[in-house]
Amino acid sequence: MTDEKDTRRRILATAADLFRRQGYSGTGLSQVLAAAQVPKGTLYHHFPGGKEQLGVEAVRAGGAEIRALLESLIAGAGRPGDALDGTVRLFRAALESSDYTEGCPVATVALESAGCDPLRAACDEAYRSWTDLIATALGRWEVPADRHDDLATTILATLEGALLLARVRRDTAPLDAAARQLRVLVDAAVPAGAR
Amino acid sequence: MTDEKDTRRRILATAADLFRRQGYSGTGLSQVLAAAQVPKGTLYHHFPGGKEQLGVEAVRAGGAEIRALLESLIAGAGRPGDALDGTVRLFRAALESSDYTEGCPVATVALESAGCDPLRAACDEAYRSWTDLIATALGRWEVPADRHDDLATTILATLEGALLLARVRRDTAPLDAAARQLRVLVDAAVPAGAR
DNA sequence: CACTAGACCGACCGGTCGGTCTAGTGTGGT
DNA sequence: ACCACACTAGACCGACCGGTCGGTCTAGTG
Repeated sequence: MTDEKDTRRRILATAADLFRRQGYSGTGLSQVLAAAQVPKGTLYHHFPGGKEQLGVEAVRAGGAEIRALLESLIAGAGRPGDALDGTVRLFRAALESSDYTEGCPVATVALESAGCDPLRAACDEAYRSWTDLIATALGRWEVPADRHDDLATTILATLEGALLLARVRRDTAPLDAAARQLRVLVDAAVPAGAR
Repeated sequence: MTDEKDTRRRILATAADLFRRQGYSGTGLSQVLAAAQVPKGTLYHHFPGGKEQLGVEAVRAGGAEIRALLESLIAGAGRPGDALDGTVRLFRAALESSDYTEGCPVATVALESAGCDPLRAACDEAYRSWTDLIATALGRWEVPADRHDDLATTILATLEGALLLARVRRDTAPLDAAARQLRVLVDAAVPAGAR
């Protein structure tokens, strides 16, 4: 009974983890199978679409995970800077505890997604949902409406870039530096009364 | 005489282009060879280190190319915003003319570089050189010294993230949005007298 | 107890991977 | 004329790729 849908879930979680760290092309199905302790045939029972379906669902799962994380951080934050700090703290912990292999669960796949449109679309969808979430939150914090989209996009872009730099450098310094400057930018956009 | 070192150069240029668009794992040596019109033996004559050497040199070449580009843009710019605009304009053109496959020549490889340290180190080196260049330029524009590193890192991170978002979205809007917000951030750091 | 549906299994497929090896080929030095 | 050598060339290798296949096992049903 524990294996009812557990096998499928385990395959997906393992694949998502490996894709996040090694990329889509860089991860073989046999590696996923070995790590999840699942034979080949079982994979194709649960994911008839093969590797591509696995990739799309892994990106969707990663997207949903981060979205939930952002939602709770935003809900619990009194000011934009608090939500920003919370986000950075979590990613910093992920980087450090994984020897700088776990960054954004979407970015690695995203940059390889040229030539496979379903994969690209899944990444796009994830990024859009995060951007929308951030833009809405900025509205709550009384940031002028004409800057919601620009600022939300910039916040996401800066964090994504900082995660990339931090991974390559094996140091969270770029993430911290970016967070400090983002805070300057965001605070300046919040009316003094709402700060 | 045209083929003196031309073959090697052609292999490297082809590989760099394919790595940039499809990633390291996603690009097979046979694809490089076919695109460069070069047989296999020739590749291993010029690159005895195999695919890894090709990857490292491709990243270095991409790093040098962008560094040269930044240098000339910075030298020709009166204010920080001008250099920023020039950079964004070039990347926007690259994205649009390549159907959104040509972004940063380092980023795609960088995110796959976990598990291959020479590759990771080459990416790190490229990013460091760009950051140093930007930080030095900020000094010329009289940005306070204690913000050089943070700002330079943030500018690079934001551009990298924006390029990623633009590729996935197949739209330059994220790049433009990020550029506008970066300009706000940078202009605010330049003393009014120097602006 | 016969039957069925679907989860699960792993041998096997053609193709491609990165990499090696040997056989030319053209050119410059002597 | 000769050789040495940098270079070109592609046949070839074992390993591994993503994917398919026929089949077993088990829980549920009439």
